[in-house]
Amino acid sequence: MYTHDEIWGAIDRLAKISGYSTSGLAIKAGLDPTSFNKSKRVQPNGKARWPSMESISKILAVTNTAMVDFVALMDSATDAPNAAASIPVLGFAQAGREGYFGEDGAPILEKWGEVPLDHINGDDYFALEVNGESMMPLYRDGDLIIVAQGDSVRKGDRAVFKLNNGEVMVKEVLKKTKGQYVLRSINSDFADIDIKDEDIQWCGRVAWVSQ
DNA sequence: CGCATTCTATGCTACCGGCC
DNA sequence: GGCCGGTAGCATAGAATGCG
Repeated sequence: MYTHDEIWGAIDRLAKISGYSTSGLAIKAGLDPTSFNKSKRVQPNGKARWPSMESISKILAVTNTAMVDFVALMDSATDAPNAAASIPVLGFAQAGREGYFGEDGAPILEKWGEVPLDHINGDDYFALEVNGESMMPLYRDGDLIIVAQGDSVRKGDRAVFKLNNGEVMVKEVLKKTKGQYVLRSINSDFADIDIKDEDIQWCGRVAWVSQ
C-alpha cells in the first residue's frame, strides 16, 4: 500500500522530470492549476486528501508516462533521505588572516563556518562524469558534474541539456526567453547556440563540480 | 524600475458517489 | 430523496520571476 505522501511525492517528481511546475503540469493535463497545491493535499480538519485516479491518469497521458513508471516514482519517494552533511567553509579574505590555520599550516576547522550539503539528495540530483576535452577549460576529463534535476534554469546558470535527438551538452545560459534558451559554449572552439523548449527532453542546473 | 506572467495559497461552491 | 464526505473547479490575492 502506498501512502498519501508517496502519491503526492510521485506527482511532484513527475512534474519535475517532465519540466513542469506542479501547477504547470495540472494545466497541461487540463486540470485546474491549483489541483496539486500543497494546501489541497490536506483538508481543513487536517485529514489527508487524495488525488483522483482521473487526475493521475490525465497527467500520465500528458507526460507520456506509464503507470509502472509512476509507481517507480512512488518507490523512489520512500527512499530514506541521505544523512545530513556539511563541509567547512572559509572566505578568501579570511583565509589570509591569522587564526584560521595552525602553525603547521593545517586548517583549524572548528573556527570555520559550514556549508550544508544535505539539500543534495539522491532523488533530485545526479552526477555526470566529464569525458574528453570538449568542456575545457572549465571542466576537465574525469570531473564529476552534479546536476540539480528539475531546478529552474536561469540566466547565468551553467546547465546540462539533453535534447530530443539524444545529444547531451553543458552550456551557460546567456538568455532565457519564452520558449527558447540562448546558450554559450564553455569551450570557445564551439559556437553559441539557440535551442527551443520543444527540442529539450530535460535540463538541470549544474549544482556542484568535483575538480 | 515597472509591468506582465507564472506560481502558490486560500476560501468558497459544484458535483459525484455511497449510505440511510 | 436527502445527507454526508470527498475531489475538482472558480475566484481572488500575493509572491516570485522574467523582460524591456
